Amino acid sequence: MGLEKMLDVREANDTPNCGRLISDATELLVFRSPNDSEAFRCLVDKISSSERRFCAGVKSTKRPDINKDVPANGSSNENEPSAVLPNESVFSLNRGGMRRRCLDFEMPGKRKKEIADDQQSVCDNKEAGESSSSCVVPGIGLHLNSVALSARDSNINVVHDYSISGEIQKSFSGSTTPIQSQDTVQETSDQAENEPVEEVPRALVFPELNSGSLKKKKRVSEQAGEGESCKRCNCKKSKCLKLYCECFAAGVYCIEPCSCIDCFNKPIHEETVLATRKQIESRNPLAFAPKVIRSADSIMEAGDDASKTPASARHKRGCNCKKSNCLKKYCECYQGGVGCSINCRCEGCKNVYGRKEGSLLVIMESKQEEDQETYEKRRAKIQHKIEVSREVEQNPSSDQPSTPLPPYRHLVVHQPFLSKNRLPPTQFFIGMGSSSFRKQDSDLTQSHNEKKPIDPVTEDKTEIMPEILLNSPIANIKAISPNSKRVSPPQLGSSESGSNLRRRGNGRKLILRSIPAFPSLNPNQ
DNA sequence: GAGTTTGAAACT
DNA sequence: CAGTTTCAAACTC
Repeated sequence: MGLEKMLDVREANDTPNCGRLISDATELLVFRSPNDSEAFRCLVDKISSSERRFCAGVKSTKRPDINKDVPANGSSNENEPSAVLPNESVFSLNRGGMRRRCLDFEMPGKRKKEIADDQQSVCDNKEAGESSSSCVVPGIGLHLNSVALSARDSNINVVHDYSISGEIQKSFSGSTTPIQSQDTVQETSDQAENEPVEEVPRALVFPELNSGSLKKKKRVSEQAGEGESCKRCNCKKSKCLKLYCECFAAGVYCIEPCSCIDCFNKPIHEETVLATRKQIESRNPLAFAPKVIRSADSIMEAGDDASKTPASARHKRGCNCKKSNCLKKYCECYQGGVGCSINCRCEGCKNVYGRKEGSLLVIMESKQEEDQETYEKRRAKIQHKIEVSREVEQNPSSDQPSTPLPPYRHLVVHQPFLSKNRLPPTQFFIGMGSSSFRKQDSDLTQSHNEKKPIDPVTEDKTEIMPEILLNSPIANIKAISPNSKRVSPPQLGSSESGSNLRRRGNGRKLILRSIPAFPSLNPNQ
């Protein structure tokens, strides 16, 4: 079933709330998108335009304003979390349309139990030596474990729709993640056209989560790393609805082995969970993004200083350790197995994975060795880009890159960190983030010593910002400094964004501006 | 297993 | 935005 069809169905089913619904769907995609940001980006674009087409004149309803602390404190009866949702009916209604097709959190109690058992089983299996990706899928977005599981449920076809788009398929082309061939996608698409959505294979829902790929599955599990694939929290006061809760923060529901008290992070409290997530994400859109960004390109995130010492990973925000010397798992960098960076505000850093010394990141030799290869590849790649850029520069008549690419091809080109212990972050924000553009500006204008509000998550992914994302509602999320306690979301709101937008159409500058990140690569420069 | 330490998250 | 409080994991004994 194609997107248009999907929207038609949605309209038919939810006409009275059509505008809101689709708008909500868009937001869902924004805030709850799983790994494949490309597909979601494309869909959002389509939905945005479809929204105008289908729902002209339909009054858009403001999203429910979730009371802060409502889930945690709003109800005296903690067993009735639904009562604390101020606008539950709307919320529920909105989600209903989406949920049916995408994220089927709501399910019969029996099914919930099955899922819980499933999770348990998966975790147990993992503990017994079997690997699985189903238990915990770190990353931004909704409770991916639920998604994966829900995908087995009948009603998910929205995501399937994403994957039938040729455009989306193209967008995958830059990914190192094995994906379905176009033929496969098309075939499945046709199949979906003729068969009930119940038949939608899970593989289509999230290729990354495709259980059919044992290899992948295993790798994902390995990526998850020790103790990461099966979160088990012990929350007592947060009701597992705050980022304190590891399960919640990881985007998974709590399961039986958790020792939490008054846990709301369960499928039965889906709406509370979602509301809370939204609230948190409204404050910090990247709150649920992986904290550790593994990418050779993260080399760029810390600016010129860091570029001198390539690293394969960075903590998104950097740590703030005072006493642990970044030598204990209190330190998020250490815990993530990555070195501290210029973004860290730690004191007395002795991180064995690479410590921060002033503005210079010192990488362990072993780490360096590992990164060297990647670095060399990057170097070659960048040099090639430089050459291409020069050609473009010398040929003003051509505003387009010499090698035309699909609209989003550049957006998710580096996923080498997939091979590490994380699934890719939802890169939806990458598109909206435009931090690369900002950075490219700031690279030229900001002091090297100054910590720059760069979001490593988005850092290396975007070379060309899709226009649609700049114009899309999701591009309006406010920026928060990464150097503050809160994570840096995309910074479109910055004063530079305007100029970035203007420059955006000119690919030349963008490409050229990415060059300084590797100042020492080319002796001729 | 209880108590302490730690730093992120949340709050003011 | 900085300071403070809350929280739960990590750690120690």
